[in-house]
Amino acid sequence: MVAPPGRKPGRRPGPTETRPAILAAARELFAGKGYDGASIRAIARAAEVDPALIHHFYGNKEGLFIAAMEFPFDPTQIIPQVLTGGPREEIGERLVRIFLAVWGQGDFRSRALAVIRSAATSEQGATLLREFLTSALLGRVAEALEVPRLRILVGIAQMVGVVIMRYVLEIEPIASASDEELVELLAPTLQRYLGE
Amino acid sequence: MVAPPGRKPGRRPGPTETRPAILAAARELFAGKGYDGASIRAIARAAEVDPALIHHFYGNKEGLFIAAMEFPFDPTQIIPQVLTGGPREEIGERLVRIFLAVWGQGDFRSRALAVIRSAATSEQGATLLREFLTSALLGRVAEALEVPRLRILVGIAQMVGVVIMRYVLEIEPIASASDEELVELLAPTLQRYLGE
DNA sequence: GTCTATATGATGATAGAC
DNA sequence: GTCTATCATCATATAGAC
Repeated sequence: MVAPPGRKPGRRPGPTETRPAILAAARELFAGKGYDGASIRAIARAAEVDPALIHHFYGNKEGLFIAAMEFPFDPTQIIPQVLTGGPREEIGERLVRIFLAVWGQGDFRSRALAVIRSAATSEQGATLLREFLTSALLGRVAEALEVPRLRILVGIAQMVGVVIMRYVLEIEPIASASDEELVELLAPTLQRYLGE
Repeated sequence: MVAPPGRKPGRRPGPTETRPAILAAARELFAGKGYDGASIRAIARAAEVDPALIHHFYGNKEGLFIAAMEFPFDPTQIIPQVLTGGPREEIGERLVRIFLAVWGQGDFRSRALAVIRSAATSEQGATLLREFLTSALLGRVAEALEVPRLRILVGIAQMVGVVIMRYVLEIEPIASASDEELVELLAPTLQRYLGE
């Protein structure tokens, strides 16, 4: 910062780009360190913005988190696609393929990672993830597929485990395995859990 | 604290029980909130001990964490038990059974949960878990069983996922499923990954 | 061994000037 | 919209009295 009299207060010219900048920085830091680990000040620093602005826009830290976590697409649309997008004998493969494709999108991945990291250390984070998995996922799948909930959960556990090994711990060779390799290994497992 | 003159400094009578009390409280809080989330003060409060004592005994927070995490048994003994404790066609079942039995022990579970929770939000926590999984587990198994590392990792992912659903998120019905139910579902999966 | 007192710094949040 | 200043709270860690 070498601007002689310091940056002046007051609205800056041009279209407002500071909100998206804040959200992007928030997603990155929440994804990397979880809810507690990412401080408002650090987020403000990353977005090159004053910390007070974040309070001004989003009220408090939780408001910021919620705004930053908003899903980039509707999860109620992608689930039927898996369940009824083809023959039942291929549901395992279809599920693994779509799952990996969704996680391949950076905007989804950063949000989901933030939720997972937060779930590990804060009770409200755990509740958020638990309710998503049970209501949005387990509930819907159990309703559409006549399969015991325990089988579905074990299948979800397999995919959650893969995500953690791949994106949280970044263990090789699973971190840089191709989607195709993973489909080959995982599809039969999911098929066994969810096929009739 | 109503003791009229306040509790006096100086060594208390009787055998020293404050170290184990500190370690027990540390394990409980680390397991519940991870490394960052569990403060030395909170641990001291839970152990009914002065925070300065913890520094006196263990130097700093990391020293306390290491002391509290020390494994209650030798992991290099249990792995051969799984690998060579019976016929290869039953390795999946053997693995799931022993895995669930170990996690059933509270002293193991609290330590392992603390490591998992810490891995989600701190880089050194992630390194700790990563090195355990790769060196102590993946390495040994890959050496003894002629199976591609990716297959082993996908199997580890399945079990890690189950633990997270069961003990971190506590989702029903997997949280209160019997070991036997889980063996029935998981053993064939692990057998497929690790069987020859 | 046990405790008090304190150094030092980060955090979330608010009030108010420009 | 943007910023400074500040409050209250919490953290880890240390020095030293008893």
